[in-house]
Amino acid sequence: MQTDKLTGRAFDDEVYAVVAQIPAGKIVSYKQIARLIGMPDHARRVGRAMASAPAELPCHRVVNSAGRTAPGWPQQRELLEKEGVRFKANGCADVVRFMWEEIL
DNA sequence: AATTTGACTTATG
DNA sequence: CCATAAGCCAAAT
Repeated sequence: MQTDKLTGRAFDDEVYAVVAQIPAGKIVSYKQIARLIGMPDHARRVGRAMASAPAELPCHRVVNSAGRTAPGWPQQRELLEKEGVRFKANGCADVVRFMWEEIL
């Protein structure tokens, strides 16, 4: 293994793999994904990956640390609610109950 | 190549 | 809830 350089396409590819495995009715933060792929400090990179992610990905299950939906995409909330995710009055998902925790 | 920008996070007010 | 600040890193300009 020459390097762990998950840079460029490799990083995004890992991100897509993780997002594809998020169980329905659950949410996960960018930082959490970054952590799962071994790069906890690249939360931003994850977001950028999503911005360019294929529509097949359940990217609607990816929210920020506060359970907030992505900017410019308010419909994300509707999609999550349809999967059983409850939202708080402040417009944030109830991360206390729906944040994904299958981290090994 | 340097600067700006961004689907981030945490903390503070 | 929104604004600002500082930390963080890579892609876009």
